[in-house]
Amino acid sequence: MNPNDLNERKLQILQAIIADFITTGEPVGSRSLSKSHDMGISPATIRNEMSDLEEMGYLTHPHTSAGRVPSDKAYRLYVDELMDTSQLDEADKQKIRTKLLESRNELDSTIEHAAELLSDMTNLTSFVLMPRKDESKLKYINFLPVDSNTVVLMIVAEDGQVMNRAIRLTSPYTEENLQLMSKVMTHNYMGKSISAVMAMDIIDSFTNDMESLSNLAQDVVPSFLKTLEKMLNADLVMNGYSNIFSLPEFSGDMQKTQQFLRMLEDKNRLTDVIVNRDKGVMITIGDENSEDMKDLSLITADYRVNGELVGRLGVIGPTRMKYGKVTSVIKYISDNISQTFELKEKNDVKEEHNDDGSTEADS
Amino acid sequence: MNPNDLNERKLQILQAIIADFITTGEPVGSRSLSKSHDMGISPATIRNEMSDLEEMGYLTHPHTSAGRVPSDKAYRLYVDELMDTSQLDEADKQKIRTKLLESRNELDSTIEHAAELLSDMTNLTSFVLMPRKDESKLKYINFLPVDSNTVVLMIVAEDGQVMNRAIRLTSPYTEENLQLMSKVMTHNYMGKSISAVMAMDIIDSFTNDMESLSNLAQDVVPSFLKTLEKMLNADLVMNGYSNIFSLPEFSGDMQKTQQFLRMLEDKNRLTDVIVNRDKGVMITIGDENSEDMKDLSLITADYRVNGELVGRLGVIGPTRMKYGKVTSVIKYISDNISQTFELKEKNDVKEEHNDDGSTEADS
DNA sequence: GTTAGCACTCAGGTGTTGAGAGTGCTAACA
DNA sequence: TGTTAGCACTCTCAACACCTGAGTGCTAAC
Repeated sequence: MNPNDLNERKLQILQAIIADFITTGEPVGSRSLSKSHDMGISPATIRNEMSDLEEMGYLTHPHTSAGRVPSDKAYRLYVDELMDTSQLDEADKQKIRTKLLESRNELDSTIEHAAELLSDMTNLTSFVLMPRKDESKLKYINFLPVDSNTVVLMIVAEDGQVMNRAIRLTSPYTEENLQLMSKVMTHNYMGKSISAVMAMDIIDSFTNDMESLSNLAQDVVPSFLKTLEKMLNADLVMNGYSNIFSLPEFSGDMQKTQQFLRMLEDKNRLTDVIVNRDKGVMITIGDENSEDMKDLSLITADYRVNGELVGRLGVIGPTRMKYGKVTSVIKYISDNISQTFELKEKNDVKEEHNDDGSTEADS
Repeated sequence: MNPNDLNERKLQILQAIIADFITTGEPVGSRSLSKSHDMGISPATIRNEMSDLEEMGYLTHPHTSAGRVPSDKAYRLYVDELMDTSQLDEADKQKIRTKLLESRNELDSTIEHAAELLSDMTNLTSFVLMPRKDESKLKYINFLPVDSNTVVLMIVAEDGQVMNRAIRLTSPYTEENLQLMSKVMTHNYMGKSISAVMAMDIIDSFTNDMESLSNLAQDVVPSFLKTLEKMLNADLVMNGYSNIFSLPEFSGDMQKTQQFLRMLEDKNRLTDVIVNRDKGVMITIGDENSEDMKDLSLITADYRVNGELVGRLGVIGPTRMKYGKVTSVIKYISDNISQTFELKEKNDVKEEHNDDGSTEADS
């Protein structure tokens, strides 16, 4: 368990096995190991050490006459103690910076580009999450006329999140009612958090107090609540799921491929898993994950905007992945996003602006 | 070529072969055919007919000693002349109606539900497209303050389409400038079509005429253009891509599966294909499609809102699919969407409302 | 025109075999 | 006592042969 159980040589051998296995995907034998990594000991000695390592749980054996394969425990040790996370060369860094700068003024496209970079550079499936926050407060609510029986509901939160939705009405509306509704709802919910508003008994408040609006409210409130709910739900974007076909562990095994893709298709489940991970860079390997991901690894990191935690991005792939490279890519990308959107602030704010929300109060 | 070339018996045999092959996926032999469909002729006779049909291009032979498989031409004939598109029983219809009614007031979720229904009931990959229209005209443009260096751009079109995007500014803004910008842009572009606005030289107009706004314009106009572009681009939603794993033609063939999924992952390409199809129910089979879909079939149909063409939905799968059933499902769903959003109008409009856009003119 | 009979074809499953890569054990060596 | 060479053994994998079943095409008889 404790890496101190392992003497220098065992560690060296383990590292060599992991490195070889990660690049080739083939079980590593004693002879080929002694050839590729010249460490001045014979295959027989390596075999003895391997046997010990297996007993300690760091290696496994697909079958008697196969080479050794690192266990999840070995990957854990590797990730914690052995791996090199500074594998990004200047060209890679340049590539990341360039692509992210392309869309520096728009958070949304920056995020999309980040996902693309991530799957391209790791050759794995990447995802990006824009978590919505319960605590984010409403700023204004607005209903816009579209045609005789359709309106658009628009909700803006203080943190800049905007959500809109077309609503079909069952009874006709008047322009005045619509404006009144916008005003009343903005007045009632401005400054309140999304979750707080969702907990209120909204329909009732209209039927009781505002006779004239109750018809409109019947149509509009359910959609309003659904829209709030959608604002709370994190939005998951995925990229490069067909990358798995280039991995030998999948390309031979239809069963596994199918399982992987079905897992990805259940977005709610996956979102849940990602949302509930620890902050910062987090790596979970094989059986550290839940049952349905037990031979996959997950690496995630957070990105910030204005120093505030806003989202999470990461990759998912087989336990055999280039942890060092992948981790450095993820780190570099997330830091870069965070920095881009932080630097600006420091440089740019020369003048404080008035932000009392008055723009919308008269609409 | 002409189905008149085929006598009654040939047609009957061809139909039987197609039916068998669609359900089993196995090449159909003369003996098994004569057993399953009792048509009072011996296998030998069937063989002769099959041989004729093959010569005419309706059947093919995977190899000498295999049964016959329908060609794309046969499917074409089947779809045009033989298939039964009234295969939906009341339970299925009920299921569709119920699910679509769940979200009757919101177009967006209705569409999502439609996609789910479609892939569930056909066991294929479904997609739904919300085409944006070049001709849709802008209604208002609004910039909303978020924090000291972020604003949200919101564009509303006359047809109810709303698009928003967070923009990071490189230089600070004032509340007044923001409001002015909203007013100016709304004034300039209101009533113009998206494509017309995109063709205009927007930045120039600011640097020349509006000195005070030129800084803000520098930051904001590129994002404005990108957002317009996004409004033009159709938004493709897909569902059930892992359904292909249950199909024998894929589950044995990794190559094919990979090709299929890679094709689906290229959304731009796929969107293009779908956008450019004919109106109404359209079925394209095998080599009637482009090279990369030459052993797939595509069925699409349009749905309307207020009698106006707004979107398209469909499925994609192997040429061996239950054309009758699938077509009826697609038809029923698209009709149902269209009807839901048409019926309402007829029932509900008792009062004409004022729609001069004045709500936003003073914001 | 239809059918029975028969020779022929071919994919796919099964069994066998040999090569190759690897292990574990033992005995010798430093 | 740790290291190594040697060797028997194991297991996968690819190649090969073989068989079976399903199917065809052809021919001759009905």
